[in-house]
Amino acid sequence: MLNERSLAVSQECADCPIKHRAVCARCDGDELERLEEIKYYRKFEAGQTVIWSGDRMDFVGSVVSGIATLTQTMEDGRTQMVGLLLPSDFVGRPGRGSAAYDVVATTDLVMCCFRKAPFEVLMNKTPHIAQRLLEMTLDELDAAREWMLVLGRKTAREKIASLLSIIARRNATVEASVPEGPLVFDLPLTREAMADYLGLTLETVSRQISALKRDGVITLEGKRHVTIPDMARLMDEAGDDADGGVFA
Amino acid sequence: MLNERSLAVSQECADCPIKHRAVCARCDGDELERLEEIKYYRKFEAGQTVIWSGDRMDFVGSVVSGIATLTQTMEDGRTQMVGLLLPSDFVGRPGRGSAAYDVVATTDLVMCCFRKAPFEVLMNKTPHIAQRLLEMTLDELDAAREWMLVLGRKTAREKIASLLSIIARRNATVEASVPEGPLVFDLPLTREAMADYLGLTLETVSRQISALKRDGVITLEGKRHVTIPDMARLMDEAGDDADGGVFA
DNA sequence: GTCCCGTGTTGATCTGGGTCAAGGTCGCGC
DNA sequence: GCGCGACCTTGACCCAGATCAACACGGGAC
Repeated sequence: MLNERSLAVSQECADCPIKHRAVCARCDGDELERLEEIKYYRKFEAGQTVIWSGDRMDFVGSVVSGIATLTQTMEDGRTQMVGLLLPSDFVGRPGRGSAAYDVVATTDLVMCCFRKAPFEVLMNKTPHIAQRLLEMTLDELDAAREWMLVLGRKTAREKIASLLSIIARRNATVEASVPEGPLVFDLPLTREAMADYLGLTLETVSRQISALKRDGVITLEGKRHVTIPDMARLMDEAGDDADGGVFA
Repeated sequence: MLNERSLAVSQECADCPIKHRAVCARCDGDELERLEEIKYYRKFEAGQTVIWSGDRMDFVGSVVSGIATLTQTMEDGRTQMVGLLLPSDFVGRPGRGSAAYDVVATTDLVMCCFRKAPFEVLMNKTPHIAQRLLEMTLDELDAAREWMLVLGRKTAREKIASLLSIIARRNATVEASVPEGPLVFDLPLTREAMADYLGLTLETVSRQISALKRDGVITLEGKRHVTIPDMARLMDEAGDDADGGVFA
């Protein structure tokens, strides 16, 4: 998740990202057909839990539209988000029996799923599927480690800027199609969810967003609609160098 | 790294963990021989840098003996350790050209390496290598996400307890071979390195270790030799439930 | 309409861990 | 032996962010 590398969903198979991302590029028609046979869609409403940590997980799949979060919770209720699933991101643990995190839809969500057992059979017979999954998993590992730096060493303001910068890169439409122009997007998360991602409290998130607004780093319409007039400025606030670490 | 799953190095191929971990179990003699051909060893002294972030990385491999760290550094010098490489852990990014992190030996270190290009050729021809690497990468992803919870939501004391608990699980010898008995090991990291792993300062690390000692959770001989009289107590201090999250 | 309730903002105060500073211990080179 | 540098500990003080609390906004049910 959260990588340029896993961004593109090509027009011709936008309805089924996994087909494109894991397979298309290197699969022949026969393999695609077999994938097609075990494919199905699942829909969730905003707030619905896709799967609980520890539950048997008998599918893998990827997000077609909407947003989901991966979270871990301690017994006393402290929670940490460990991943954000945006369209085209993959969920699933080939070779594992059960989910390791809670997966929750934060908006209405459509996923393209494959039943796990036949998917694994197919994977074992089709080397480029395993290779593609390895690439995707390495991307996620990079993103997770990048996030460890955010959690361990950045200030609250830098954390917020880092999160906005990641969401902007994945979600934004460029205003008036001007490259380098202002980026505009809607925040897909509540202040509380942002706090859980960043290891902060929701009050601190709110205060820091207000501060970034006051300082002209971002503009807000309502509580969710964000404009970033100067992406380089935002990335500077995030403490990234201008090419943005793993996202370069 | 840091997973039970990647623990075992069998006696018969202790000289070459990758052979065992990535391949042995499912490879035939022919495949093993081809791996053997592209295998070589590298030695590093304590403090030496194995590779700098961004450098071309033309090998993959695994740690035979000694300890190395993966770290990320911001331009202003703040650093975050994102991984700890213990014997049998794998390093390398099949499909990637350059290192994403600084890799530094913190003790004398021996690695068993494979040249990347021929390794990838072999991987493409040998499905179970790619599958094994996928499993290992998923383990690392789990460990990285577990660590996000530590960094984002745990207190300094819990962080220290979490780190001790992980090192104990990987490194400890059981005192007098009594199962459930006290665990004994040497800390392979300076206080500063621990701080970098935990997102703390070295002073806080020192204070919290003193506090755990004062409270009888650990015993220290000198500055590095640790005894854990009651592992369950330590894990309780770490905020893990008794079976220890992803390490269960 | 109005009564909720989920969401977000802002203020006042507290505190865990950072920062700065002073020593202590040990091992190594000479 | 002595001096030096790497590593560690402890104390005093400070501040970023947590906590507690009050209130504002807006949309849906009725």
